[in-house]
Amino acid sequence: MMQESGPETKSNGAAIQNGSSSGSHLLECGSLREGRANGEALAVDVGPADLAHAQQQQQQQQQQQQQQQQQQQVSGLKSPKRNDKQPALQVPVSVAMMTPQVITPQQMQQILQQQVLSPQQLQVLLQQQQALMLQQQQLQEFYKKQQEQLQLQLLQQQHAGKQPKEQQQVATQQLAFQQQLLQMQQLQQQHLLSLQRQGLLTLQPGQPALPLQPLAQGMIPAELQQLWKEVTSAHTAEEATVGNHSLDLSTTCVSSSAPSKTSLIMNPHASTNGQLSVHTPKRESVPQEEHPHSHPLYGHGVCKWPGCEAVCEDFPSFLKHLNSEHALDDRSTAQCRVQMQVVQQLELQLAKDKERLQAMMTHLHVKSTEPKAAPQPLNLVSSVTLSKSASEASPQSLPHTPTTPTAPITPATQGPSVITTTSMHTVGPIRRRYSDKYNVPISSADIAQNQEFYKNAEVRPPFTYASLIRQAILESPEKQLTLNEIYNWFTRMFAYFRRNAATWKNAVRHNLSLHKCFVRVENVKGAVWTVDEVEFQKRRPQKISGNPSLIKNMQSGHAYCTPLNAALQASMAESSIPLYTTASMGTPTLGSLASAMREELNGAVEHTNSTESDSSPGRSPVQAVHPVHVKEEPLDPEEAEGPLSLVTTANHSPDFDHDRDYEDEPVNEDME
DNA sequence: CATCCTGTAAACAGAT
DNA sequence: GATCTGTTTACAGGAT
Repeated sequence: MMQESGPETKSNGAAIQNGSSSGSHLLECGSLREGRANGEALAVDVGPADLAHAQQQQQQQQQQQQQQQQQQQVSGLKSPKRNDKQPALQVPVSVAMMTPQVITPQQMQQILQQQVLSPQQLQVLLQQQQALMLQQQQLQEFYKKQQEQLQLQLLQQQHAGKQPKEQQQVATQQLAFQQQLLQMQQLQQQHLLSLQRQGLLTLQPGQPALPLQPLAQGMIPAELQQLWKEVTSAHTAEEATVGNHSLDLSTTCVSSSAPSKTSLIMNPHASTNGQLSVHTPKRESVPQEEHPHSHPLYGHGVCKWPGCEAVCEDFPSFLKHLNSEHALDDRSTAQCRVQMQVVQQLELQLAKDKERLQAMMTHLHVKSTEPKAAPQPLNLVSSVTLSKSASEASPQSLPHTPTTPTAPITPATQGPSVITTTSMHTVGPIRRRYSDKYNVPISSADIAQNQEFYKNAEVRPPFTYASLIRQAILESPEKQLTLNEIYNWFTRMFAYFRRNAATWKNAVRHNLSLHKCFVRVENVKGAVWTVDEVEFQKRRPQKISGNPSLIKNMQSGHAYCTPLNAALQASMAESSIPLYTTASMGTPTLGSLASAMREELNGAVEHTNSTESDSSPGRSPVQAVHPVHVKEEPLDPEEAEGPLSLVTTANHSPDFDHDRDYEDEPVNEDME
């Protein structure tokens, strides 16, 4: 006895202790935290969210400006936790990620929004700046060449002792170019000065030449020109075709009736420049709805043009507003460019974050998951609606997600898994207390959602034993399992439980005995364990203590929302990355994020709400339907599921028929 | 600070 | 006797 547990206790003691003492359930958090330790790491989770949030970000630009100083701090942030409770930092954080690379977008917007420059001024400025930059560049190149030539010639002369005339010529040439260069620089300075004098630029003491310098740094002249061309050509084209519509690169005002939004939108860019085509789809993904009045720039009765937020009661008025206020002028054009930059930056960031995620996954030994995860989202998933949101949301929002299909994070972004969860929900959420310090909600949905991840990653699942046991039992066709079957479920579903068998098995047994909700039923061939839902629900009353308002909100919200995968939540919590609860983001990920909170709170809410209803042990579809909702904007319609009904049946797909499998499957205890 | 929840360890008993 | 199953106790840590 002692021997058996001895070694295990040690290793597992270490492992678990880490987990339990610091957050008991999420071992991976440790690594995540570390990974995040360096300020930049914040980006990891934010990437996708940000991308999706591109538009929102725009709306929040003003806030950003106010917080720009904060941003700088954030970018160097060491302990993300701090921000945990600063919702205001949402955007800043994300912005901060890009700040170091190119400040231009923000600053440009700042400039724009501060109205420091009038459209005309801005245009002039930009053009001048571009011209200057171009010339300067050319000059510099030329200068370089000349220098090289000169050196070559000097060498030749030294060896061949040739005519000094040539040398002189070259020298004079060089001089001339140097002078030109100087002139150019002076010109630039003059330009700056003149701008200052004109009041076009307000150079603050702290930030010398801020407006222009970053501009130059952030945008390569060529890029600038291209962008400019793009913008101009884009709307000239639009003008030609749709005379009354204002410039809008990423959207088409006509979209209301236009069936092929994508083609409409993408064409101009595709033809002009690759850059644009890249970001277009993203923007596009936002307005997924086919509603006649859906417009990427219009939502919630507000014009979403960056920095606008004008209220438009209806779509027509919005169109009016769009045409009048955001007509094809310099300002709009500039804003467009800015938006492009923003999107580009976000995309860049996303790419980086994806890489990072990949690395993290690899580090956590998840690599094996990738191949299989995506292909087979588990049967539980197989049920219903997935396809719709899956097909719509995921492809668009994250076209290139080769990375982490299985990772907890990815599932959220991937259509199928997300949906899966949803369907799982039906089974009856297991939600347990929000576990430990990470506030990780526990639900069967979560478990299901991250199935693939936990199956392959040796990460301790953030669920309590009770939740897991319950899940295992509920997933079984008969809603009952033998102890051994439960064991098998554990080892099967969680790589983590392929180790330290003695420990967790003991825990399982302990839990089975301890909790009233687990009822032992004598059977012909022995005994099986069942779940008494009533009892199970009973034990969550005291759960939620905090933020009553939140709970309230949740109650008024939608049900069946995809729960966020626990790991992600954990990491989010860890990194203090605020949950982007706004459904407007439109990405499944975010939706799940929001629902994470929901789930969490569900415990309490649900108890009050639906305890009575699900009194029938065994299953309670009702539970799945608790109207819980986090402070969240309109949920994606897709997120709301139809009747979760078939829940149970859906789960029994061959793939997931654990009970059967267990029997022939030896417990993986030997692995130790 | 008390209490509850959870996880872990371990002792023990009965059944196989 | 070894192992499995199940119960119970104790303790620690975290959350409420």
